[in-house]
Amino acid sequence: MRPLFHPAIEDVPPEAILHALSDPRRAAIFARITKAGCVEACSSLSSVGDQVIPKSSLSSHFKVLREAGLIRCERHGVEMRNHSRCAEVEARFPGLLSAIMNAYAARAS
Amino acid sequence: MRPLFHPAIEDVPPEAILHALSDPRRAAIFARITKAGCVEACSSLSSVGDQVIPKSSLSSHFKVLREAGLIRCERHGVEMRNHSRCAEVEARFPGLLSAIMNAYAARAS
DNA sequence: TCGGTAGTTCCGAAATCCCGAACTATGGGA
DNA sequence: TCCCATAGTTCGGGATTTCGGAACTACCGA
Repeated sequence: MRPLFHPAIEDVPPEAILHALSDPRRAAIFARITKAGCVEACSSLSSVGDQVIPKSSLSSHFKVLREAGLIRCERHGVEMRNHSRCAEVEARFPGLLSAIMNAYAARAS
Repeated sequence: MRPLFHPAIEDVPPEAILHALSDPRRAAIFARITKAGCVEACSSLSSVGDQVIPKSSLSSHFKVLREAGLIRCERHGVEMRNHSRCAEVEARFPGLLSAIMNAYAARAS
């Protein structure tokens, strides 16, 4: 399989990031990847909270996050490893990601 | 005309704010209202940048911003005054709005 | 080579967005 | 009071986006 497309962080417009994280399930997926540093396999997070996500939907969520410059995906054998690009995003848009993730965390409580 | 519906800021979920501001035109409208403190009339910002926005679209953009708790709209005579609720949003989701507006400002440069 | 697991693509249904046209609301004359 | 002009909302339909099941591809181990 060809290497997946990842935009340079300078090419990512702010609206792409906001759009990607304006879906609570995508935001939850991103939070798990960021917290874990690296999540192996989509299937390991095939459910968010108590909600099951069909794998075709999951695949498109990963694509949105990837194209928004939020994660980097590499195939390792049969499974995928997803890394958060939060350091790059932080460098380009300081404070953005932490504010968004804090906002979601605030609602949860 | 009945007073418009404005949600309590505690009832606004973070995804509503992110969704509202994930459209660059809405973000630009919100930026102008926030900067000006109070913008009179939708028609005074019927164009964003060099882009003309039809008034039906403008009306729905205002509705989205209003229902996301970002602005407060009051009719004064025949025209509308729009106030930013950024202080309330800041109290609930600290740093969120400034990070988002900075992100858009960073792209513009 | 075969079988199983991991993800992607395809495609039709559902939801959402967009904007012109018609409508409603308000205030200012005459 | 009636009529007009201005400001904004609602309606309707076409275009775009999202969703998810089914079929497909990629990779590994046996």
